[in-house]
This record gives sequence, structure tokens and C-alpha cells, in this order.
Amino acid sequence: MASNRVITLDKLQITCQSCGLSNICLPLGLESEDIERLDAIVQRNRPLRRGNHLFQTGDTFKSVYVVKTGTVKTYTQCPDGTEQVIGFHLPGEVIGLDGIELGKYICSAKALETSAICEIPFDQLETLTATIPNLQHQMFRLLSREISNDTSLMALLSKSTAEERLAAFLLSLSIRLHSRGFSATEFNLSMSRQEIGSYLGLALETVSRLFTHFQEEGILKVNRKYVEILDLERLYSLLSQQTVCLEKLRAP
Amino acid sequence: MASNRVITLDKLQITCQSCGLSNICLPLGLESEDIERLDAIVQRNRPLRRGNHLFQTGDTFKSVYVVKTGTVKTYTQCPDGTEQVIGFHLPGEVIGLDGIELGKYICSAKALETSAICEIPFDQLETLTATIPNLQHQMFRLLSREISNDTSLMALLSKSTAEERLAAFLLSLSIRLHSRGFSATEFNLSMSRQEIGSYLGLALETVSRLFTHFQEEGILKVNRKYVEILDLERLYSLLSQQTVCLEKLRAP
DNA sequence: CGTTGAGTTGACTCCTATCAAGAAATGTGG
DNA sequence: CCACATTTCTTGATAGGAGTCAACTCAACG
Repeated sequence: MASNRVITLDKLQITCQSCGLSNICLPLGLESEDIERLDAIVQRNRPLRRGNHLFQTGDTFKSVYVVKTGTVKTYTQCPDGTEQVIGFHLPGEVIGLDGIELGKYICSAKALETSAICEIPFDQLETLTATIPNLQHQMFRLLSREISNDTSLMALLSKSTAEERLAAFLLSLSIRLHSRGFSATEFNLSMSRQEIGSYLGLALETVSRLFTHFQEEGILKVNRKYVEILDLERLYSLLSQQTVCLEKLRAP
Repeated sequence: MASNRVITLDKLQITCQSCGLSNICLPLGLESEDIERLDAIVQRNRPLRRGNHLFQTGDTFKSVYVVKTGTVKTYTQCPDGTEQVIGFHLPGEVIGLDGIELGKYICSAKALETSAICEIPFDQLETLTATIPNLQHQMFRLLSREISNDTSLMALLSKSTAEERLAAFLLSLSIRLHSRGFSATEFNLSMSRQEIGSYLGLALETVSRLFTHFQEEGILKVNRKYVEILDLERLYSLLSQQTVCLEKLRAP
């Protein structure tokens, strides 16, 4: 069942640039003709501008999406009107998997900055997975990873202090950006303090205070949205106490 | 692709009593011969006694499990030794899906009381899903549901007060037990205050205080592990404010 | 019948939310 | 390009919810 022609990372990126899903398929490898078949169903829509929605809560589930560039946040609206941020999705990450169960999206997805998104019609993907065992396995892995990530985040939210949460958040961003070829130590936050707070279960003022606190400690250099991590070790050490190992915070 | 012979609930339960997975497959229906094939790979091991492990963190992932009777908790060990409860799994619910990604379980699963568990070897299941499109779809749905549930729980943990958390927890139990034919208003808690607290991100003392508080309010009648919900409406109204709709808390 | 672990209750402290005001950046229209 | 409006961010003061520590009760079990 294992592929006899395993594609290397470089080859894969060239062959299937359009869809981050290929990265997920990598570990077991897919035959190049299979990659072409996957590539064939991937739609490249025009870039999504800041503030525009990819889908909204309740929309009929039709596709999963892969972020190519930019950042997308997913969120739900609480009964009282406030929004609850579910996640931030960076390049290479997949959105919309939670819509499979009920056939409609249970959250909304909005671009935080101009973002290029690939769309993969799910019925076509399912047809493909049924005929490519490896792809099916990678899809299961992808879904399983989502579950693992959520589990880690739940642990973080239920156990940790504000300081630990923000440290974990920054390190998660660092790791994920680095894995996509960006700098691990300096980046622009595309989300507001409010959105970070909502995601981490903190008030926006607390987030703001922690940024200045980390800066005073010499751990960060913060200028509005621009963050530079000066002392990665210290940041890591902040969550060594109770927090589940960060390996699990590594995102899709 | 849709089945021409849709199995009814009764028929299904008789045909495939051994594995709760069939309940998940219901919505789209499976042909009875397919159900037999699914049934054939399900292993019925001897019951797990209280305190015994189904698997532990780091064990090689081989199977997913379905609780038939009893309760199983999943948890991880924090670096400092304390345990973080991930979930409580009631009859009909599936365990171990988070192990797919890395090929090893990322949490431990332990019986809270004597429990009957079905084991489904995952490689065999994958072979089957590749040849039964409906089953593949149901597996995707099952994984997607896990993600949705986790999302709801994250929202609960990051936004809600202790009161809302415990109310949501009790209602979740109520709904899940009821859907399996048990009473929605009275049941035995198979987990300790400590474990509830860990799951909800609260101190055990807080959980205890809330139980007495709910009792004083006439919402519950509590006797140690035995809980009777006297006023379901009031319990619901406690989480109507910010909490994401409970529909999502309904578990696997 | 003593021992052990779970659960309850109280007192106190601390973390973080909330309220409020000001500063900085961003956007808009003339 | 500049003044004004708006949003975002920062910082301070205050209060409340939940954690922690500690003592006590209760049930289970040998």
C-alpha cells in the first residue's frame, strides 16, 4: 500500500504548489499522478481581502480551505453578541473541517489581512480519498491532528495563568511561522489584542499588560503589532510548569 | 452512492450490537452486508475493571475503542505530576481518535467503573472505509464531530464562569445519557469532584461548593455521587448568556 | 473500629476582569 | 496635506471570582 515513488519535499512543493494539503500528505508520500489528481480538484480563487468572509456560521458545507498566504480567523458569535475566536489560521493550515459533521459550518471564517486561499470541494476530495488509500490515511491524520491541537489548547485554557497562555500563544505562532519558512523570532501579529484575548480567554487589557510585562523582562520587543522575541528560552521556560508540552501546540 | 437498503435504528442495533460505531453510520445508512463486514472486525474484549487502563500516553496506536457500558476517562500527565482530564466517555462514544496522527496515543484512557469496551483495529477499519464510501464519510463525520465538540468546550473554558461550566457539564451528561436510553434527570457521577474540576478547569473545592449552591437553589439534589436534576430549565438558563449553544456540547 | 480517601465548608489571598481615562495610530474628507 | 473622527492600545484603580490552605465530616473498607 505504500507508495513506491516517494516525492521529496522540493518536488512536492513544485508539483503541488496550489494546495497546502500536499504537505500533510508528505510523510507517507503520494505518487505523482495522485498528486496531480489532487491538484486537479483544487480551486484557486481570487485573494480574500481583509475583513471578508470565507464562509459564515450556518453556511452549507461544501469545501475545505487551505490558507496559502495571509491569516484567517475563525470565530463564533455568542448569544450576547460578543465574538469568540476559535483559531488563527496561518499559511498551510486547513479550515472548515468542523463543517463535515452537520453539513454546515459551525463557525465563521474571516481574513485578517489579504489572504490567498485554496478551495477543495469536499465531495470531490472524498471521491479521491476513496481511491487513494494514502490520501485517505492522510485525511484521517489531518482530522486527528485537529483533535490533538484542540486538546492541548483545552488543557492550556483550563489550567494555565494568563502569562502561560500568552507565552504558549507566541511560541505556537513562532513554531508555525518558522515551519513555513518565516522567521521564528520576529513577525507581525495580524490580529488585535482583543482577538488574542478572546482566543486565550483573557481580557484585552490583560493581553496588553502582558506584552509590556514581557518587554520589561527583556523577553520581547513589542511595537504595536510587530513582535520580536529576544529570549526564546525564557519564553519556553514560562510554560514548563504545568502546561502540556508545546509539541502538541504545533498547529496544522 | 446512497444505499438502497437503509437499515432502521432497531434493525441496526440488533445487527450490530457489538459496536457503537453503527449508530454513527445511521444517518446515511449502510447496507446490511457492510454492517456485517464492520461487525466482523470488531473485537469484544473482556470488561475493563475500575482503574484499569485501555491504553496509556505514548502507547502505539493500533485501535480505536467504543464504550459499550461504563465510563472511561482520558487524561494526560502534566510535567509537574498533576493530571489533566481531557474527557469522560460514556456508552456509545469513541476513544483513541487522537492517536491517528502520530501513530501513538497522546493521552491515557482509564476505566472509572467496570466498563465493556469494543476494540476496532484501525488498519482494518481503514481498509473497510476505503471500500465502503458511506463508512468513509461517517468516519470523517465522526472525526469532525470531535473537533466541533472540542471547539465548544474551548469556548466554555475560555469564556464562562465556574457556575456556567458546571451547568454545561451536567447538561452535557444529561443529554448524552438520555440519548443512550438512561434518565436525563438522575444519574450517578462516576468521576470525582477532583476529576470534574480538572476537566472544567476548576479547583475541586469550587466544584463542591457549586454542587451545594445548586442544591440550595433547588436546581439539584445531590448525594455524593448521585445527582438528581430538579429544575432542568433553570440549569439551561444558567448558560444562556455567553455560552455557545449547548447543541454543540452534545457529545459523540 | 480505626484508617484512609473523598467531600464539605470556612478564611484568606491573589489573579484577572472591569471600569475609566488617556495616548497612539489609522482612516476620512475637505 | 492637514484636522477630525474612530479605533486600537496602554495604563491605572478597583472589585470580585475562584484558588489555596486548612480543618472537619462522612463513607468505605479492611
